[in-house]
Amino acid sequence: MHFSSLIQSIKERREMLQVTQETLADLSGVGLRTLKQFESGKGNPTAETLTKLGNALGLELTFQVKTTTPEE
Amino acid sequence: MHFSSLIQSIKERREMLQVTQETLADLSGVGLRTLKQFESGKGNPTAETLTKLGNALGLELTFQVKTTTPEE
DNA sequence: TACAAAAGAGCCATATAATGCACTTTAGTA
DNA sequence: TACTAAAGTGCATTATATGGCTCTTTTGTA
Repeated sequence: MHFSSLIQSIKERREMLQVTQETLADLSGVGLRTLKQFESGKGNPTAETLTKLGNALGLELTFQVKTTTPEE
Repeated sequence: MHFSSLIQSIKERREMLQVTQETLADLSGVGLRTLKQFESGKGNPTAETLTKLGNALGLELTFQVKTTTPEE
């Protein structure tokens, strides 16, 4: 199973803020190895890891209702 | 670390659809033990587990930008 | 209250996530 | 092209998530 959309969110946000993986690892408290693995699509991170990364970047991990036909 | 908001999303959605933990476990392919642990706030599920549960319930795991002052 | 279904918890084995360290690869730049 | 910072990978260890089985607790209802 891949999590491209989650990965992209983190990656885009991190790059937008011009933060290196190393800095994000420090800021978030997640191991650098773990972050590298996640961003390169290798991992299956835990909710805690995702939450920590999100917190450091101002992102919140949520469940959104899937809508086939966009509301509005 | 607790994930009350994620837990609530799953729990509410499951109950709204009147699906038992056992059925959801079957539908999602997640072990019953794992689901029970998650819903009772004990676990630290992996992205895969969360995604499987979400899929079965029509929920998508996403990162949302945290806004202190709602954009609108 | 008695019963049954659903939910929660203990125990345990297996799989794998997290992490550090060292090394390789890639990308940007003088 | 040579150099450097950032990103990606292999390996090994430790911690823990998963999931089955069984038992207990909770909840809803006749």
